[in-house]
Amino acid sequence: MVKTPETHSQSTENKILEAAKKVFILHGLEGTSMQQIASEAGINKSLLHYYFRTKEKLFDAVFTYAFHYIVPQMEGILSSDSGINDKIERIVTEYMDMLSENKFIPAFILHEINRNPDRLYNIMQKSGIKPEMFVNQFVNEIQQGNIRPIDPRQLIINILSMCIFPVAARPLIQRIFFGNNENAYRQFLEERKKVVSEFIIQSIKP
Amino acid sequence: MVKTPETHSQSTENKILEAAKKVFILHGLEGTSMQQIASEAGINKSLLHYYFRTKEKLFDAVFTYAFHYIVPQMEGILSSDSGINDKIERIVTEYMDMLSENKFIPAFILHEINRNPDRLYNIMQKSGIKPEMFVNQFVNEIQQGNIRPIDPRQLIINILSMCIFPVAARPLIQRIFFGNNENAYRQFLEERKKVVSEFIIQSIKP
DNA sequence: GTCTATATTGTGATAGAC
DNA sequence: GTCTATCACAATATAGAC
Repeated sequence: MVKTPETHSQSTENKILEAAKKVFILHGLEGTSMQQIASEAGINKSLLHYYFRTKEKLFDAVFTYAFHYIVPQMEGILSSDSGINDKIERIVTEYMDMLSENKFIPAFILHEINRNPDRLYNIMQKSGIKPEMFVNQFVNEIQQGNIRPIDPRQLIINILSMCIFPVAARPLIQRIFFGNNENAYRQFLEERKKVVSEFIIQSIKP
Repeated sequence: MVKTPETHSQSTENKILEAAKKVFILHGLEGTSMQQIASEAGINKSLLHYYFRTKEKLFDAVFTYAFHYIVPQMEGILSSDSGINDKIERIVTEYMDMLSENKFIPAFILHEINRNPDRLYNIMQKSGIKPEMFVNQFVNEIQQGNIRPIDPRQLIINILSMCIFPVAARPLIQRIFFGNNENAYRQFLEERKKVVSEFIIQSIKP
């Protein structure tokens, strides 16, 4: 994105990216101004255009970054040689931990993919996501009789749903069920890791 | 919102609201301009301010409307005297049908509650949502031994997650699993009503 | 590379004629 | 009630000095 010599400009480009992540993910593309990002980065507005020609291009960089958070890296775990129950538990635990640490990313991504699906098209071209990666692993488990027959896509979405939704809808759930108590909800999500694992495991028993 | 005589102005206020729903739910508060809404309604920009003083107030009306779509009306079903399995199936089916017909509302709400939780606070004050309504019904079922012991809040969120998420994340899932085929995804959601019901039922067996 | 200054367009909102 | 005209300001983006 920047020319080759770069005295200490790598640092500046990085400051911009970090600031842009922070602000874009909180307020979305349309809810964010270049001035906000510049202020957050402690630099001038014009510099943003110097490094990333347009607001749209800067946003693309942030979106790409955030996107990889909601497409989980299940493959390593699934292709290991543990039992299916252990695999489920590891996936759910690691995924929910990651989401909890980036709690604004789910709603951010969900909003932007509905607002502009074309951006999704472009980004998925580049990142070589192969749905078979996920699906085949579950097909194997079914063929070996480890889990009962089920559309693997439905199962995958069940898992993702129960991990992602409570983070994306946090402000609502936290208020309805926990009187807006931040810590109570954090603990609820902590317990939920076990709940979701058992829930999934129970539901796929042959 | 409008004075009492109103020649045929009721119709105008309604045209505005319908247009505002359409545009706000698609593009969000910040992604929508008053001009867009006026054009959609086929009227002048100033009229919007005449009926709803500010953009914020017009948005509040739309948000309130949309909000009632994602807080489901479980109570009638839960307090009926059917078996728990029938109740689950009815809730899931009716809720997913409603969401499918309003497929942009879930992501819209999820975005706006994260962007401005205070709005949620105000609206929930007015709409008398009592979490106990939902929770108590499940507590009853547990006490009668119809379902195994579980935190009712976790169970409720499991149900909501699996119904709402596949609608909110539709553009992403549709592209990954269905080559962006709209009809294929519609059918997938149709089958999913049965899948989710069975999934829940299986997981709560005592 | 980084800044200031500026161009240009679009925004929410109001005033006032009819 | 509905319109036109207009205000005050904020937005993205560029030009040009250093």
